[in-house]
Amino acid sequence: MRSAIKRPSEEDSNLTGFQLFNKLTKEEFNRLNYEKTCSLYKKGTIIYREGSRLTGFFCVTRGIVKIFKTGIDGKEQIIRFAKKGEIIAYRSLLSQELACTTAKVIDEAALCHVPYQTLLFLIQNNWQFSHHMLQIVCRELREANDYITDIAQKTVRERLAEVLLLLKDNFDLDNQNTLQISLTREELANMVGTATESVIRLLSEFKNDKMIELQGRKIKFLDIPTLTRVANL
Amino acid sequence: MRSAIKRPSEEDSNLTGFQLFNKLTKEEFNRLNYEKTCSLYKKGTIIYREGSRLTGFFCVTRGIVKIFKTGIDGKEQIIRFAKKGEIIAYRSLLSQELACTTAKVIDEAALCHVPYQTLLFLIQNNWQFSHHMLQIVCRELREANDYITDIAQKTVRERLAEVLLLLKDNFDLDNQNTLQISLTREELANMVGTATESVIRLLSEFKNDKMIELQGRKIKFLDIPTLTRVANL
DNA sequence: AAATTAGGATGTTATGAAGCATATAGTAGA
DNA sequence: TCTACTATATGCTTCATAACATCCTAATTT
Repeated sequence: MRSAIKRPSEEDSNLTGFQLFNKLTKEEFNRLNYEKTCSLYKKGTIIYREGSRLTGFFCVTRGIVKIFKTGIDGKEQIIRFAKKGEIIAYRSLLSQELACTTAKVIDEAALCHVPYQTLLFLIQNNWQFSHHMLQIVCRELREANDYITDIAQKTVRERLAEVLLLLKDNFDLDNQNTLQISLTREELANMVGTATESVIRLLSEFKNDKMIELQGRKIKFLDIPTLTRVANL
Repeated sequence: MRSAIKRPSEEDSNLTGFQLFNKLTKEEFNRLNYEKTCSLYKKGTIIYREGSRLTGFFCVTRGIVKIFKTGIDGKEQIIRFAKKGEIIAYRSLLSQELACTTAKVIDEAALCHVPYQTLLFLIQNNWQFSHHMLQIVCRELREANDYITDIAQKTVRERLAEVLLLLKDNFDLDNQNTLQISLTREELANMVGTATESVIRLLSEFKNDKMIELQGRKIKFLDIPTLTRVANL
């Protein structure tokens, strides 16, 4: 399951960039570093599966991980993507439930596994850590609530435009305004909550309307104001 | 805005039933009780509004509060209901954001307001409180994620059946299997994310298929297994 | 009792989006 | 390079559901 490849680099093991940990004492941070385990995962690897019991959470230090739920007849619903600086699997761990999502690597990734015991130690010893963690979950909850409203009230067209803008804000653009995350049409459909064909059709429309430009999976933004208007934001 | 009526009873001010507080020391609990403020609110009262700055969170000791977001052209999306023993407004407070939902009383309610300072004091002094709070948010986040998947993948028919079962599990039934929460068809529609007419039609269908019985807003469950099958659970 | 209002019910129509079929283009493997 | 496979594209058809238009019912007010 956990097909680690090569050895993680120094940078892959470095957790100093995580705001979550920036209020830890030197001792706490050392303990965290001692107890964590870092590995590399190639594209397609499943980090954990829906229904499994988790032994800790993961800090993403490189690459992109797709978090999704499996719905009716295996259709994926993408909940979010996690990139460098973000943590995954903490929700199920904290609520002491089985994993309710699956995490799959979509861009060669490096992850540090932090055991449950370490998490508990930090919660018990550093209120600022708990507080920070609370803020992270609360923000994610707001995003989830926002998305429920969108998906319940907006058209597929509006939601697709919104998802594109969301990707733009969360992932880098190159100097040509091209999205640096590569998703299949199906994955876009699984974010928006629609059929693959609908995404293909609407992307073509957006292209015809000069809002975006398409080259395979590369999406280049041409007219963000119009796209924003289409998204009904 | 905060139209309090009468004086809250002894029971309305009693927070001992809240699991969230059951690991507090005697001193902490006393401080909580000293700093909280309880009031009664009649049906229709807005407790807080989307976009407002919150000064604390609320513990519901009686009645039912509807939490919703306002979407396109004022259409409500109901996020959840809070009843006795549950807390509201904590999400925005913890993430230090403006309220992203509105809370409205739908069944005469009693609420205790706990100031932000008190919340912060508890987080700083009692890790078990923080831990408990983390679990509450994490559970709500799972429910939100589940709902995103449902709303994205299920039909309106399936979702309505599911919502009815959800209400059954979260609110009392009388000895006749009748739901003790009274919602308008529009409110049901705003939970399911559909049009009021669709809810009316589907409820009639469910009635014809002998799954439920309707008398005004009262919903009586006749055949839960079938309803569960319809919900695709 | 008349008047007002909000909620509920129902028929009709319009349409967004899914589903299916098929064609083409990339991409990876042997 | 051939092969196989997966992803993308596009037309056509079907269907669930939204939107609109009334009409009805019950509760509340005057």
